[in-house]
Amino acid sequence: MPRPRSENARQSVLAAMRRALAADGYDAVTIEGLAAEAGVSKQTIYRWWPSKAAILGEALLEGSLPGADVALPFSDDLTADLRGWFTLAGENLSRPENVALARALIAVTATDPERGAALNHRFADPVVSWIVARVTRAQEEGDVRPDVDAAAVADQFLAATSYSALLGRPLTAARVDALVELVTQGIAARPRGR
Amino acid sequence: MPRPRSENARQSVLAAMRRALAADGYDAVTIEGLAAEAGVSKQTIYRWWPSKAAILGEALLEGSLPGADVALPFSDDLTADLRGWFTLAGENLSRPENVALARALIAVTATDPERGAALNHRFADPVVSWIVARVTRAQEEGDVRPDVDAAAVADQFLAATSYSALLGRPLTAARVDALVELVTQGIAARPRGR
Amino acid sequence: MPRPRSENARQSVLAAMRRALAADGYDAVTIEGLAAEAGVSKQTIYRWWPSKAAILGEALLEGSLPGADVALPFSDDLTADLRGWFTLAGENLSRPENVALARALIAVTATDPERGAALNHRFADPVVSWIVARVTRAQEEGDVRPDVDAAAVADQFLAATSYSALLGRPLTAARVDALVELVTQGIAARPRGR
Amino acid sequence: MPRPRSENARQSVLAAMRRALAADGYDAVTIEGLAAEAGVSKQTIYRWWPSKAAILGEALLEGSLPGADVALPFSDDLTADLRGWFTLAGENLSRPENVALARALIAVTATDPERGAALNHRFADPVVSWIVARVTRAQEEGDVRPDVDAAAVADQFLAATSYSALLGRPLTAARVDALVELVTQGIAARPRGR
DNA sequence: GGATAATCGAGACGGTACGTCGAGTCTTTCC
DNA sequence: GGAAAGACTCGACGTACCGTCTCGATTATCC
Repeated sequence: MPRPRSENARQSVLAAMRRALAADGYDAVTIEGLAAEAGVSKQTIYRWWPSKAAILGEALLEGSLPGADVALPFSDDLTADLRGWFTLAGENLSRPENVALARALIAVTATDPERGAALNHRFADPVVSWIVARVTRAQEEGDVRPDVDAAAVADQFLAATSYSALLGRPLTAARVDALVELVTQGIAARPRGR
Repeated sequence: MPRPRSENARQSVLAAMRRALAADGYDAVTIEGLAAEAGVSKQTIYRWWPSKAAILGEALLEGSLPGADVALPFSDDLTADLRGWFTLAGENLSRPENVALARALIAVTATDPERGAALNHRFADPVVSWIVARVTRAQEEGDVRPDVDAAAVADQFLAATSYSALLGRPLTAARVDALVELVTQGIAARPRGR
Repeated sequence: MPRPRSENARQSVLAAMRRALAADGYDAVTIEGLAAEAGVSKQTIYRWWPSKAAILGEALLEGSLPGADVALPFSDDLTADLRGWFTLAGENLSRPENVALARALIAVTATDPERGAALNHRFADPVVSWIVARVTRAQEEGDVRPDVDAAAVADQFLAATSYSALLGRPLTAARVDALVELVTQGIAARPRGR
Repeated sequence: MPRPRSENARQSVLAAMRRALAADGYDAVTIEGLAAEAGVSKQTIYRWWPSKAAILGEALLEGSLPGADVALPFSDDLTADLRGWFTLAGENLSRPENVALARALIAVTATDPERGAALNHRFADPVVSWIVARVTRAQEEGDVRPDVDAAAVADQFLAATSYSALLGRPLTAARVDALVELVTQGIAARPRGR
């Protein structure tokens, strides 16, 4: 019988967080500022979120983190598939607000590894799964050496993405190609029979 | 002719910063806490450093950042050389205080890319130079394909190091080997004549 | 509809001000000290008072400034009435905390005449009114020369009070009598017809 | 053979104090400001003066406090003599820098009665002596009642002067006349024989 | 269709840290 | 040894946010 939580307020806060992130960066975001910007009282924020990081997490989930929204199909070309995903990630990071989101995630993780790692997993895991699945299939098809650790491959792509976002270096086509080629060459099965 | 700057105070502040980083993380470091811990007045800190990040920078330079102190000689084995450096980086990151330093650097960069990038360069550049030089020699010797971008190779190692530090994942021998192998295979010249 | 101002905090601050004045003098009073002593946050003080002087003003009004609380009745004897008030003022100034209050008022006025004059008026005006009324009645009754400026008479008493408080000279009965006599003689109507 | 104290520096400091007083008031004067304005090092100030108040004292003595420089001759007319001095005091107080000096003296006294009283005496005593001497002569000549306390008379003039300076009320001719008349009437010998 | 109970905005509260200013002391070099 | 310069420690300044705590006003249900 009580009054239910206001979805309205919730969305306002998340939107305010996204705007503030893009404008000033995670560190400069204050709960007071968020409340004012969202037209919401501080109490309402504290009622529903335990910390600034939690709001960020929700804002991140509600939005789209660069590279996270993978629902890419598998083609028959491993190189093309990897390039496809990595290119997409690069495009996401070409939008400043997405860089801001990524940096916020990094900042939280650097500050509070516990919480940050959890958040990271939520975004990284689907990507890891997708890459691992794709690489594994390639292994089954004999295109990739069987001793290759698919997870390590996935990791490399995520590390490169994170590092680029952190340093603000755009993932240009050249850089995408370079890494994709390095990796695919590195894991390719040796030409049999020679 | 005025009284010269107190080297004593300077060292106290840097030491306090390092201790505080290891203890509570960059975010929790306060200028007031630093001053108290260092037995120095706030004014002295503000006189000589424009920001918390600047103190971190100096503390970092004065100390040793994991993986930064490369003065490794080249052997005849590219794989061994790369593994050598990467192993060293991993060992550095096995010490918690070094993880704290690395995370602080990441946090600063995520928060203030301008300043952070500058700091990053000071640590990354020597490593990049070393790796590029080594890979370039390998190219000259025909062990690495000439179209490989040596800088991209260096980048991958740094990205992996940074990402590991961020997530607190130790760079175990297995992980070191996996990446080194992936990269060396990826850049290796195709067996000629066939 | 927000939470209303805490009367509790307000009183604590004023009490702390009064205690601090008596203990160390106006100049030595600090907002921080007041806040600590009152068990109140600095912000609360800054929220409600624009300056230390404003707190003093309120503390003064809420308390009683020596000589300010005149509700003395008129008798038929002008001299007795003036002596009555002036004696009362002297008694008030015999209490150290009242001297401290008076000196604080003087210090504020010497430092910030604008604000100080306003405060002064709040305390002086009732006294001036009372004295002027009493002297005027005496003029109407023919006991005081009609050309006497009643306000100047009042002024003399206030000046004497203020100067005594400033120099810390107690207003003894002898000094009270001397001034009262000097004034009453000075304004007395000349014995008529003779 | 040590280097003697620089009279130059001393004068610069005193001049700076006088300028600062007139410009911003005693409270706003800082030792650092004084040093800068005087082109003198802080150490030089601290070497020669124990406190801001001491500098004020010296500046006051070196200059002229309103009403302090009495070397007035006695005429045969008590009223005229008193009016003469009081008028002079009023004229001194018509110059803003003198008001500033007087207020500074009051501020010091209100803040530090000990030191302030000492300073006050140095300025008030000659005046008191002069007035007492003049009134005493009038008593000897039978123009003033013998039971009148000459010191109390002097006190009244000083109190009025101080109070006027404090409140910033100019000592106009009218106010001067009113007080002089009140006092002279108050102390006048009753017309004898009648 | 009213009672009721958790919601909401507003913003006051005790705190901690900020970055600045001035106090008074100390140290160096120059004269 | 006096003096300018300015670094030093210390403590207060006034501000910004923190997270908690009333307030009165506002909705949904559920009786």
